[in-house]
Amino acid sequence: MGRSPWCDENGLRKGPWTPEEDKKLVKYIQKHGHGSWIALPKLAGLNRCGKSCRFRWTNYLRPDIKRGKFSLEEEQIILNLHSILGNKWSRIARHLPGRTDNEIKNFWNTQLKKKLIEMDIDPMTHCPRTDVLATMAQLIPPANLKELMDRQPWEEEAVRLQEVIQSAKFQYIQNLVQSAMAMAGNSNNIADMVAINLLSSMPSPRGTLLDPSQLENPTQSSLGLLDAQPLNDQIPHYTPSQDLPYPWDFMPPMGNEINQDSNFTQLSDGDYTPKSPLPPPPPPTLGERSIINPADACSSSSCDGSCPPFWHDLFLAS
DNA sequence: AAAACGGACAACCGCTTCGCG
DNA sequence: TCGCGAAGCGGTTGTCCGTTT
Repeated sequence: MGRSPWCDENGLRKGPWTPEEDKKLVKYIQKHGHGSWIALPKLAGLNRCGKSCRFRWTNYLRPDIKRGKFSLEEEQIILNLHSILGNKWSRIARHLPGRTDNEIKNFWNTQLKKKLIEMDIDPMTHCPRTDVLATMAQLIPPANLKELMDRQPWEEEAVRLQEVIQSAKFQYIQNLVQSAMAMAGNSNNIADMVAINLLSSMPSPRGTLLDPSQLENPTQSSLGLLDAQPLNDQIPHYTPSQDLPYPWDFMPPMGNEINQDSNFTQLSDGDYTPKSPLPPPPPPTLGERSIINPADACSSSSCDGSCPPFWHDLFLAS
């Protein structure tokens, strides 16, 4: 690996920009606009590739760039949007005037992520981290693991293992829901929000997709939360031998495209900006986050981004 | 004082998406 | 509908600089 030399094979400059290059670029764009980035360097008299020019302009030279430390409010926005959108830096940046996707990405990677990890919060799911490996060890008897290891072919066993993991995750979510209910005590709202988000990220207990019209305006009843039976009784108890109706990473189509409820403001580009840190964001769409392998399953725990970032205020207060 | 280390950030690479002929 | 070029985007890396030993 390693960084490329400061000139590529065509003799184009790479690496840090000089003040002279900056001046040339700014002068040209102020006069002509950027037009085609590919053509720009030649027209502006720069020995750079168009990509490099675009990058320099959008992330550094643009006049509306806000530099300096991120405010608490900006942190809050990033946290909320990241819990909804995941690593969609450019989309997050659209909601932070003067900030670039690169800047936000760096801020996240160098500061926010670390903060979350220090607080035992999974930066990918925004959920409190738990020792999933330990959970797995309890759920998968050692004998079964050995059997899995001994068998061939590996492809088949990989599929089998995924089923085991799916089951483990399901049981783990059940525990989470129950914990949330217990923690919330009489405060059913919080428990319901947790439950709604967890349930909406799961396959329907009846093995059918939730009606999209219900998802657009999810209510407790539409999600089956007002039925007579207790919540935890509605969650099917899958075992590894049972057929799972859908792969675990399947999400009902209720990601960012749907107007979740009145607490989210639909923006022109289809994004949603929470009006307040609560309630929780909708789960990510399938394309934005999916669990493909056991390693992912571990790193993302069982929340799949559907947990409410109710800890955000706490986090920012710390 | 100097070397080692680590954090922050600028910049690049390569994949994906979009728009147009 | 398809192919191609341009632009967008996210992940990764290199360098600078402050801090620690």
